[in-house]
Amino acid sequence: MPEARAYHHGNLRQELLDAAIRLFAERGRFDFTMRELARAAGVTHNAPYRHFADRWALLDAIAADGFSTLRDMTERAAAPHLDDPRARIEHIGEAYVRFAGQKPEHFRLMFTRPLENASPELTASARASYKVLEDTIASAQSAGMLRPGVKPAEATLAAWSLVHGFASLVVGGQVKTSVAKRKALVSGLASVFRDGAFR
Amino acid sequence: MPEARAYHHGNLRQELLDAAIRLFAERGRFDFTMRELARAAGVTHNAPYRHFADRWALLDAIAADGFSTLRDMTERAAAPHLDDPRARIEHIGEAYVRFAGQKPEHFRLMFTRPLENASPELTASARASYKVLEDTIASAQSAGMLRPGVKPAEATLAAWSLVHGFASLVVGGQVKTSVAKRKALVSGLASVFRDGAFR
DNA sequence: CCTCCCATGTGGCTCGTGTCCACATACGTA
DNA sequence: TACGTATGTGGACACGAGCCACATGGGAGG
Repeated sequence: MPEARAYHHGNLRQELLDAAIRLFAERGRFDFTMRELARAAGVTHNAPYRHFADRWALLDAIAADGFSTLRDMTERAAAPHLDDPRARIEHIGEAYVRFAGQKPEHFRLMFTRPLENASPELTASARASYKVLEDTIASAQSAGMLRPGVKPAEATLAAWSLVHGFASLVVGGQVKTSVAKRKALVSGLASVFRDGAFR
Repeated sequence: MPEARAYHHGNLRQELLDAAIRLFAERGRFDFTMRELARAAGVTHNAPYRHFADRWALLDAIAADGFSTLRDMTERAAAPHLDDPRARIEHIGEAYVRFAGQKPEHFRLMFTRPLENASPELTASARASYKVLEDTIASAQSAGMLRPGVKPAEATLAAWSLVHGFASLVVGGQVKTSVAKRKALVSGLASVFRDGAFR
């Protein structure tokens, strides 16, 4: 906490990102202005542009942070269960949903814009957390654990869709859940994924 | 197709909505201004405000249209299969994904903002297409088709998450698919949902 | 058919924002 | 210690949002 900053801020970039997320969380909308962020950080209206070309570049940076965090969380969740694909899947899903719950603003920014407009490294980072899932399914496949007729790519897509859909619905407010119950819900989803809903 | 309109436009509201969607589709971003829409419709900068309080109200109206269309499409898809829950589920999912593919701008607007900020009738409309799915699972349940231990609410949530997640990923560009292949993919997802991915 | 009302569209104003400019400051480096 | 560059400042200008009073004409009731 710097006392009365002199000329150079020192951490303006991060502070702008934080302010943007805070304002977004307060309003539920991305309708802040760059000048507003500048005032929040106590700098002149032009200072933010030294760090971000425009509003959209700032939003991209938030999304990039999000992808990086998501990847960390899913990898960390999967790591302790190297030899158990069933458990891996459940823990990855749980981490994915936990991320969405903890950083809903990041999550929304990450997936609300089409990826085509995004920078390459953002795209790459986005694919990374998908890969954790892909590898898990692949190892289940080679262990002969998949149901005959189910292709790995199909199963991966299903798992990703399932967990991403649930996370989206939670973040979007379509599904209302206490944080405490989410783990159990994800567990139920994982069970449907593995064994099906029909007899 | 009116020749050189005189004073009253006649269909300004709809034309503004269309223009907004068109601009969104062109740019991949909601960064148009109200004045821009006014110019596109050939009216003065203030005319749009007779129909929408602000930019966000206009976006809400697009979302509302989307929910109404989605509901129509899913209900229409489910109708011919009253007595076959397995088929119903697959057709509902296919309709959901088809909607997302045909009206990606609507889809994004519908689900990118938290529902809390939305009007009550928007929320109601949002729940309607969920209900089609819920009823289907319920009928499967009473026909004894669900796997023992799977609760209907759980299965409904799984189905919804699955299809919504897939649709989101397609719209977001995370999953790249030709329209032609989508039906087969949804069919694969439905099969995982019913019978599971693991043996 | 006439009249009046009110939904819809116009034109003008102020204020805030984005974007450009030249300039100021201080941090790292040699 | 001195220089170059990254970072922040301050001002100018054009444009959009949001408000105002006013204009127009479609439609309902007589």
